[in-house]
Amino acid sequence: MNQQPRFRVENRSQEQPAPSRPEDTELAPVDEGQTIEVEGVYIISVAARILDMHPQTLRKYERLGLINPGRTIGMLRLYSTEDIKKVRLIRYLSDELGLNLAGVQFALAAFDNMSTIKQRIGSRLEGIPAAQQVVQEEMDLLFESLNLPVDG
Amino acid sequence: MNQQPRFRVENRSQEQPAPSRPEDTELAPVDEGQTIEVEGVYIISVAARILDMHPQTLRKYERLGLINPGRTIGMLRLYSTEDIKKVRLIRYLSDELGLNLAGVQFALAAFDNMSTIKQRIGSRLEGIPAAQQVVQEEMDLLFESLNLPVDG
DNA sequence: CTGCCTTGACATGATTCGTATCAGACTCTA
DNA sequence: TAGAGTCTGATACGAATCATGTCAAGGCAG
Repeated sequence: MNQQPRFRVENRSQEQPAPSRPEDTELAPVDEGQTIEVEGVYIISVAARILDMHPQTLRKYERLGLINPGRTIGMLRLYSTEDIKKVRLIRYLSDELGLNLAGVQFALAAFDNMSTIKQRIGSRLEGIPAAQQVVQEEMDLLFESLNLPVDG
Repeated sequence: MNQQPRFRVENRSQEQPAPSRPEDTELAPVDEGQTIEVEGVYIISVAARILDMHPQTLRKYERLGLINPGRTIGMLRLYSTEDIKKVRLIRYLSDELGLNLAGVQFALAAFDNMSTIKQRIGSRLEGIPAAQQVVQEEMDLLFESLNLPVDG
């Protein structure tokens, strides 16, 4: 089962959504000019089989901006394990909670914003560990309150 | 236009969703044993006309737990201006953002949880005004990021 | 070269939405 | 007290939307 092949992929290292500190990025360093080598990545047919979903569904999710898999030089979609997890979250919101895709979009954006704000608060409170602790606890509570599945 | 009549309504003062401090409630004080007098409240036909929506739609929203209007002793629904606002928010999420009602439910719950957490953090940081300020600012940012209509 | 991928368009069946009935009983105002 | 309006609960409707599936014509990868 060739499920972790190696591909020549697009270098999208400058596509980060504006992380204030560069040390946030934990991507492997560039090693070959325009391309980098990546592992643990699946083409759409394999990802669809793993998820037991139709490839068209994955393409539709991408068209709606719910996921953003990488691409090979030849434009083949490459799904990382993070992408797979995200699809599982989408499926949970859709199948279990009954949200439509607009709702999923809204929810994912809300999660993102919550994570961002949590980080921002944490860094702005760097000098006040006690306050950091409080915020950490309460924000974790907030995430729990959303009843997300065990494995995002 | 008799749109602000006076009714004998149920006394639901102990139905508050567990606000840790009683001074959070800004309801009028009880004045007549089992009932209280309330203003700015509309029966379903008036509320429906105000909102330009079908009464059955309002009943359906209530059945789904999206709104929870008060009741007269005789069980007539009474929509406060807060209820009206909430319906407008629901309509915005549904019509403008395209969420289905399950999504609306999820979003409303998320808002509630965010408000609760914000309050909890605020009260736990009472001794640290600087931290309170930071959290206040960032949580307000979080709410703004949800792109809610000007008048909730 | 063959198989899988791409984009784009279109079809499908199921579900959901808001609205609209109906019946019989109750409430509120005049 | 009479009459208009509301209550609950069920049922039904067309329109819209959903996720999914299928097709065609062309391009890449192995």
